[in-house]
Amino acid sequence: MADKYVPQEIEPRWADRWEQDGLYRSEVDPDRPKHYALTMLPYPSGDLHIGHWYAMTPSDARARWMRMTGYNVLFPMGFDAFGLPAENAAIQRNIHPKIWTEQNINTMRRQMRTMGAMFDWEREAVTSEPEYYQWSQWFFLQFYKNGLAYREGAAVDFCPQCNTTLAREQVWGDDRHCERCGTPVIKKDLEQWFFRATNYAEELMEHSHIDWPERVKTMQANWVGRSEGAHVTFTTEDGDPIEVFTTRPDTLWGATFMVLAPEHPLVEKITTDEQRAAVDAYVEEAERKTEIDRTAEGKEKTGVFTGGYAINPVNGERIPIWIADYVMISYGSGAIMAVPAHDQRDFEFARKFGLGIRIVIQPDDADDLNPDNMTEAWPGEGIMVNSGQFDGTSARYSADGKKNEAVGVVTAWLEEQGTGHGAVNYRLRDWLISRQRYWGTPIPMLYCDQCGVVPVPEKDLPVLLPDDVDFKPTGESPLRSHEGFLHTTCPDCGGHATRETDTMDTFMCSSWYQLRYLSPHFDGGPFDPEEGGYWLPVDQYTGGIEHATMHLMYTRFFTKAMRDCGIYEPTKNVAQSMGRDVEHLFDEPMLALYNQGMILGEPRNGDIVVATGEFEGGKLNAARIQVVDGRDIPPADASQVVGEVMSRKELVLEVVGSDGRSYVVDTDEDTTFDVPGFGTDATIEQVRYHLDIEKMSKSKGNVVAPDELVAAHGADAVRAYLMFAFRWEQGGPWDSQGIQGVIRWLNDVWDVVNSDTPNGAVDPKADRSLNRIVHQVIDKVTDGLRSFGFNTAVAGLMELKNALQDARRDNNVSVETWNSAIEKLLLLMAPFTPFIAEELWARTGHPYSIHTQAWPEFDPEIAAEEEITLVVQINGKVRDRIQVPADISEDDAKRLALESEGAQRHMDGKQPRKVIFVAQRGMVNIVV
RNA sequence: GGGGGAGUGGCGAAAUGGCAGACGCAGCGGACUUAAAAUCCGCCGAGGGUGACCUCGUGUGGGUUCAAAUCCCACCUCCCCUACCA
Repeated sequence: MADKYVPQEIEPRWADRWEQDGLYRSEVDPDRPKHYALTMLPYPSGDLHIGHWYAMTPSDARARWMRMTGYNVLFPMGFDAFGLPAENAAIQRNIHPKIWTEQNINTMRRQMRTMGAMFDWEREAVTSEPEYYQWSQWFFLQFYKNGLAYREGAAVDFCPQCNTTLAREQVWGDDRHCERCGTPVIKKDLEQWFFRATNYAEELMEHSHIDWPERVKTMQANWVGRSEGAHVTFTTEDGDPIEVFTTRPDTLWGATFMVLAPEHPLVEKITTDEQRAAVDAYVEEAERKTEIDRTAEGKEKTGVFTGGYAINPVNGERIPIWIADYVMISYGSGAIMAVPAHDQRDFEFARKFGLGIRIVIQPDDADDLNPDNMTEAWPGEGIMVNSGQFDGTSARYSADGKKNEAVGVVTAWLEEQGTGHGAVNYRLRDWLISRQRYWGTPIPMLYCDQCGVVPVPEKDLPVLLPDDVDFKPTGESPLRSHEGFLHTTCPDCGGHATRETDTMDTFMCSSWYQLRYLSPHFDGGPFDPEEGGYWLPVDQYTGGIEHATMHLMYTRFFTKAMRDCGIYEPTKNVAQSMGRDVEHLFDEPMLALYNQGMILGEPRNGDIVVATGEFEGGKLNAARIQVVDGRDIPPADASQVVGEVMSRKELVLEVVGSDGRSYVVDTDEDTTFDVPGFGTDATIEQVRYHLDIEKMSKSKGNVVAPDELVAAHGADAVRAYLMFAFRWEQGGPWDSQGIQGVIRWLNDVWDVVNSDTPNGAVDPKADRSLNRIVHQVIDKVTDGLRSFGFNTAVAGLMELKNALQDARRDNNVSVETWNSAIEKLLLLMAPFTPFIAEELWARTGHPYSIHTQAWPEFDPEIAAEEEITLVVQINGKVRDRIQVPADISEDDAKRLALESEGAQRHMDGKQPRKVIFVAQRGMVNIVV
């Protein structure tokens, strides 16, 4: 037998060789079909996480497979390098964000090189480099020129922890917290830059040209939140118009009051002197409240009467105008007509403040509604009543449940009257891109004392981010106090101007990175059309689901905005000259998307401890802590706590006793720890605490470090384990023992490939059988790679290894069959475990490199079984199994089944009523 | 409140109308070893039977079908997204 499998020796050797030879350089080649495979670029947080491996290595395996099947594959990598953590590190540890980021990128780049991925590093893009961000600035200017970027004062979400505004998408959860740090956001009135994402609302809901998961498509469509209805104009008594949006114009006659958002501009004007104090107090209160407070009190309605009245345009009625925070300034027009009989929120408000309720839709089946005793609103269908000339109009839904007849009738009438019109409203907001932070792309705009807002001329790009700034935790961008950056001259009039000191949302950088990869050093534009015309768009994108309504929306918006600014025109010409169909070609950034799941922390039980000491209040001050065998738990005496360690915070343990109660156990430097394996010299560090299945995080101490795994088992084993152990789209908790399976597999492959070729008498049946398994596995692995079923693909490779071990042991196959099986095994393994495949490929005398070889052809004839097990069922239950030729005729199969011993035994002499033969499954079902 | 997804051995999982549990982890028995690790051979859903075999079994209850983990209806549990959205 040859030497042992030592991944630590072979992996760095091949990594160096591949790099020297430029094995993974991808270049435009119009004669070959292209495949642009892309996996979401990482933020350079400092260390490669097992989650990065989980996201990247299966994508890499699939890209490698595509390459072996004849595609010219581009699989690039880069870094999303702007962002808050760098700036926080600067403030806390006095290290410049640029240095911190560079160091982290260097570390991660080195770690990624051990991964064995086919990244083309010559196409790497780093978003914080001026040669990258000058183009982010350039895009901003194009959008500005085309009316897609604008500046506006608005009440925006502000994170007091990160000291910056956030986009609507970056505010999460019931308590409206910051996506990055979890702090609840507050509202601030600020002048901010926005992109007109709402221009693309319809197109962003539409996914007909892309193969994306239903889940993502649904989330995006819900996020856009299209609703159909009408805009109706009410007027104040002074004649000021108040426009409202409603999905139920058929209930207009039931409007008994109006509600404005506290921030609504008319509030000031309509408030009467008597009500002014109450209204001012309420508005102030609403401003101060964060959004959590607004929703915290069980959604109990609050509000104040303004003293003003509005005229309902459909019937001329005078109705009171209230303000309440259940009406949002950010949705619709920030004002509603309140129809308490038919809207639950309005109903609750009316009941609480004793406002009128009028039925205008009478349901068909239920009892007639009565405003005096109804307990909830009736939002359903029925017949219009109390609605003037519309009484008796049917307000029922069409067969598809989408259209309410009365809505159409009333809307048409409103249009005639000039008091309203049919309208579509979207929940989607424009994208707020200003961030009051230093470490980001400066927004290339100037404020001239004479000319006002002036864009930086393109020739002056990039607006460089200055290095020499002071990082103080003041909550203000250091750019604002950098005199050299702040003051400049106006390109139009030559007078004094100040620069915009806000920087861009980092999602702006990642909205177009797939383009920069094509030509990261190109200086004639954001990307080289010669490259774009060939490679674009991305054929297969992979990444986490968490970006469904953020990055994945932004990059789609960006692509459409670019298209409408004409930026793709040169690229389109190149594509056309290559004979590509350019219709819709640049409407979407990524044609197919697949979401992988997440690797969670490994669960474990905490140590069982006997803590002895003195109780002080509810806690125990421990003098001695002994870890004991969990199977033999001693009873606790009065000065002891006995139980499982649930958590540890510095020197304090939380222990759950056998009585189920939780105890606080305090320790100090005098406490003795007695841990088996460490003795009485142990420290609190050696006491293991309980871990549940949770997201990995440093603070929980359940993080798996890929570097250590690679050092111990090699990158191939880590790759193979991540692909084998989970369904990729699902993920799951890490299992530190499970990796043994793939380690054994790789060792076995090593041994079997390095073993002597068979030299015994050839059994033709065994010989055919091995060939058959080879082809069955080719099919299985190919199908697995195509459908992202990496786990079953690796299982197939293990089966082939098992078959080879059996053949080796039985020593009964031909040398040709054996060598061919080995060759196919290595080729099939190449995408999954590139190092060992390359090493064994070389050792078996094949030419370098296995990664440029053709993928094995599947031959269904060789894969076909010659003999099958015919399953005999009586009434659907298996009663016998018989060996028959695979090409058995239906008649023969039925006859043999009926004659089989098992069938005879269970038929009980009864006559079969029906006999069903399923050829593909090798099965006969006898119905008696 | 609205929308979406999932539930299969001790564990990760296969099987998308046709033999439930491929492949692997853990476990158990045996071989080798002074011993352990590694390795090799075997067992491994539950219950019954000496045994060939039999009964039950894919969250629960019903249905369709010769045949259901898979399709349909209702329910339970868990997860994710979203939310005073007018």
